[in-house]
Amino acid sequence: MKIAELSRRTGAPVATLKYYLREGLLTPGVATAVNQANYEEAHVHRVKLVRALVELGRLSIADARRVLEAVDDDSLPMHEAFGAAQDAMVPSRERDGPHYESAFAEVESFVRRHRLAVRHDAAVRGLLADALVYLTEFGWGPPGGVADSAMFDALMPRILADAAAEVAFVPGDLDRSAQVEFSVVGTVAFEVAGDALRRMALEHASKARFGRARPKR
Amino acid sequence: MKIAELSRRTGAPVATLKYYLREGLLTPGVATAVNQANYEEAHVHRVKLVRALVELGRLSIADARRVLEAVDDDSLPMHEAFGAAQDAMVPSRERDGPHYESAFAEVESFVRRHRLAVRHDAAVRGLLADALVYLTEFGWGPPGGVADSAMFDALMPRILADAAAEVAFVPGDLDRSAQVEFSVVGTVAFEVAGDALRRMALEHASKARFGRARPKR
DNA sequence: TATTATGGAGACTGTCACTATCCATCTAGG
DNA sequence: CCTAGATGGATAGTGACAGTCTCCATAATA
Repeated sequence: MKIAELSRRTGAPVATLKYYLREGLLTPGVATAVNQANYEEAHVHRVKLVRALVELGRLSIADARRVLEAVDDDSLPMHEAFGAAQDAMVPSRERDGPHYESAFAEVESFVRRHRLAVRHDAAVRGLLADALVYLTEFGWGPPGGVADSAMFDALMPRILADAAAEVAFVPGDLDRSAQVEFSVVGTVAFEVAGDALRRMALEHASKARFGRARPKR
Repeated sequence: MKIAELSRRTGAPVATLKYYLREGLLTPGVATAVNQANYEEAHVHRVKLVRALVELGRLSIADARRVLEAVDDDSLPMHEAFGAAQDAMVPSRERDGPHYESAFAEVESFVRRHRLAVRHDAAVRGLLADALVYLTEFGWGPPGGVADSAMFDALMPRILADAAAEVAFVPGDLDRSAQVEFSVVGTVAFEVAGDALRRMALEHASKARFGRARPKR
């Protein structure tokens, strides 16, 4: 198919597709002439993946490219590729100062306590550290350390079970790159879904606790 | 305190504080002269809140302001303010087309099934719809509808319990605006924390399933 | 008194994710 | 065969965003 149809099929403007091509998010179509190229079904799929990462996952174009590189690099075994993709999905930010030092220590102790197979340099640790820094700052949880309390410990078995189910859902008969892609989409989409469910539950709970306040004055 | 100390205490550059002042995220200090104003502890706290929303919650300045308006508007009872703040925390995006139509229908059916007290126009519905659109697109879950399957139903009781616990944790002896603020920080921080824990669990599960692949070739 | 800092206003910057414009080909409809 | 319209490729431009920078008249401080 030509670029106009790729555009129609994906809903992305032609100019945007050209931008993705330039940025290396999309492999060029098979050139049939100096100004003609052929795009395949795989391109349609790839564009949708990019949209999922960028729109739903709110990744920057640069981070999305890192994810795609992990998807495409056949020299990486599945699990490594998954890790690389996960790292790319954590927004980079400065994390230093004493607050972060102790937050990272808390993260480490949490990981050990639960015997989690999480790389020592996994970017996701920074994400948890972010949350701990602010939770401590605002008085959520005991001053002794949020993650060292039972607060998160109680959640972990369920979270582990859910994650195992999610990983188990990845079809075993796909090739490696399709599996990575599947996992990546699952990660962002279930994250958004989980956040949404949680926020709905919060509204529900808020109504139960606070909804009966005097209507105005 | 003067602005330099406010800057020191919060870690935000003076220029940034002035920007927040201009944007109405920060109330002006009490002016003691044409070029002198006094900032209080409350300002320190407010700046930290802004940083939590913007850095941790990844809200735009405009959305953060909407949250703060809900925090500050004393005419709004607690629960309404919470709802307004929640709405402000959902990134706005176009959501139309047939995909979204059916996704919103799924959301509605989910809300009814669980008898959730979620406003009909709550922005969070759009967030769940986003996730459903992409999950359907990528083949996660049954074609009959992701949210109509048992997939999310099974999660909901636990999510509701966690949310109730979180809401219960908000101190009852704070004034309304402090309660709203507390809830808002809890929402973003626990969300990030939960996402981080989930991603760690995914890495753990990925290693369990895929980690034993042949090392290279 | 001589620095240094401040509040306030406006202009400016860098990044980002696109969009728009050109142009030398191609391709398809008549 | 001829021509209006599409295409790829490259370059330039756009608008939103979140700050930063510069001024300057005035205050505080050493």
